[in-house]
Amino acid sequence: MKIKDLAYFAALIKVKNFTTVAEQFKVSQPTISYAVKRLEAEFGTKLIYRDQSHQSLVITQSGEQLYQHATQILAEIELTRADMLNLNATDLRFGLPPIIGTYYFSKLAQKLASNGTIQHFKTVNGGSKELLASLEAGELDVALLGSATPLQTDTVTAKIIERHHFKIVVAPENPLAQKTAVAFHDLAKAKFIMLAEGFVHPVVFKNLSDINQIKPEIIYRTNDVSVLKSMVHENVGIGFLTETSITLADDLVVLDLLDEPQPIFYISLAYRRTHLFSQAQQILLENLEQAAHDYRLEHKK
Amino acid sequence: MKIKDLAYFAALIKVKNFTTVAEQFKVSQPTISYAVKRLEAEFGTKLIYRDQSHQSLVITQSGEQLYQHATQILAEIELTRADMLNLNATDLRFGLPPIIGTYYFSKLAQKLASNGTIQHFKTVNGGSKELLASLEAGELDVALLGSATPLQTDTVTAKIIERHHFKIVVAPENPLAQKTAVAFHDLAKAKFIMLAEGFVHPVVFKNLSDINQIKPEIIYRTNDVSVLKSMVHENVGIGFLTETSITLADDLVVLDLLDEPQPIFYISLAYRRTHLFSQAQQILLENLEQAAHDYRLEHKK
DNA sequence: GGTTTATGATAAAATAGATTTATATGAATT
DNA sequence: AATTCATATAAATCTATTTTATCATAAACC
Repeated sequence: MKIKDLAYFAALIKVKNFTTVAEQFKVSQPTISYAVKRLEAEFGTKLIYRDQSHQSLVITQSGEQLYQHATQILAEIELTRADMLNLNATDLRFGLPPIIGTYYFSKLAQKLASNGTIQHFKTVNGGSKELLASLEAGELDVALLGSATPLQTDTVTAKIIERHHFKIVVAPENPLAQKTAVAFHDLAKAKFIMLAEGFVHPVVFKNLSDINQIKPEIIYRTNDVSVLKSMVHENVGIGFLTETSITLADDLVVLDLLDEPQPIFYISLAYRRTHLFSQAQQILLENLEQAAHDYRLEHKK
Repeated sequence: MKIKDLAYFAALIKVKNFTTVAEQFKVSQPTISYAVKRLEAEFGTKLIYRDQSHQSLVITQSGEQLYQHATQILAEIELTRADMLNLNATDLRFGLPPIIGTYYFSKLAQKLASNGTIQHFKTVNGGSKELLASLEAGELDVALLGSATPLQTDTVTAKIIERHHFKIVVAPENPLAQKTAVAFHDLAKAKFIMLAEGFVHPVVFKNLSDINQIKPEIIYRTNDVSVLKSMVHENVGIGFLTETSITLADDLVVLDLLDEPQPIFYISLAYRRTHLFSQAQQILLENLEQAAHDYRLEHKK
């Protein structure tokens, strides 16, 4: 069986017209007829027939089923070609969600700049879901993703490179600023400024709320960490952020969470299970991991 | 590109010997040489070479990558063949975990027996994980699976057909038997007989424990619901079961859980996303769903 | 109502592709 | 040095795919 026959067939199911498909593939019309015949012989069933009045094509159950699988196979072939080309790549197509980019990768980038590898990281920004889809489609080589639990899907796997704690941030004049740590259940009456849906933060926040059987009020949601911080700074409410997204310059008071087990913000390096990296890319990845390692050491102090 | 070339190649990577592969496929040895050449031309890279001393085959990075994808594609082709054959099937290969079989499906089976369709349900017993893998491999058409959250994976999807509540069961002489309902956090001191790992019950139990921040003692774990029941009946401990797995004949007292939101035991009909059913199978599924529907009505009273 | 047009099927010929047979090559083994 | 093992290559053969040319059928047009 030839891949090409599956491609002809899939196109035929889509456009339901032999002549058009033949033109698309720049072959003659009988080529398509014969391709269908071959597939029908191969699987021992009719795949399509023309209805009595000759007006349109009818796809049999078997035809539908073959179409499903043909689509999968053709996608895999495309992935193969993309991956094979990529094995000579000197750049790494690198997915990065905004917060991780701003508050974590930027720090590694300094180290990567010093050894001149940074220009080979071709960064693509996007939300986690979007980046996961790009990984699966072979449009990205790796992505740094944030999650509340370790990431695993059928096709994508991930290596955890950072575990960050969540913190409560408050304005210096907020009464809580006197403390250095709080238990989440003591925040039942607090008013929160929260990151928007799509971030891991509201998911973890919801989880903490459920476990503690409280429902703290969320008075505002934003997509932008700096908006959140400035609102917290104005003491409009208090914030729930990961340690790395807070810097000294923010002039905010940071409180630890006393809850055990502490919720963890995992930063993972995600990639497609079947994807291999070129030599150059492997070196880039080692550099990245080394930078992450150095960063971790510096922050242990 | 022919599928056969990919099959030759995958086999070659496995056995690393041209002659052996040729024998496996009952073709001559040069056929394998040429197949590799064709693939190398197609992808524009070397895939394998013999090392200097001619002793063994070395697989290039590209060869490894192609092997990964070839494996996927060949698996999909096998699935296709299996699915195509199955479209004329009059039987439904039906996965059933033991508890759902014993305490739920058996009741539907009575209805299915009355209209004579039951003999077309070819039941396969096994744990949820095992059944999920069989679904993905095309060895099963559908499976009834129990879960604490709705089921979704990349390749398998599921339709919820029942939502059952969890109950606490106690011996008639147990003090709790005076009540009709309990809140889980009041069971902090209780001793539980629990179903073993692999069942959904211990997962839900753990979850309830976490939310209520208590840690009730589990004094015994068993794989067998009837062992659990008889131990509860002997008042060795109390039990945590779904409503359907308890019958009047058990002579146990059943308490509702007061917790909100109530944990739910979902029973779902799971199947591979790309799998189509034969006419006969569709009718069997309708029968099954009708039986489930009737059962639900009878139990609403 | 006959003619034209659109859409596919089929036959036969042409072309392309895969496999085999026979033989060569090169290293390891005896 | 001769033999064996493992693979490559050339040429011939066989097989499969595609094309050209033509036919069939229903619909659209005049």
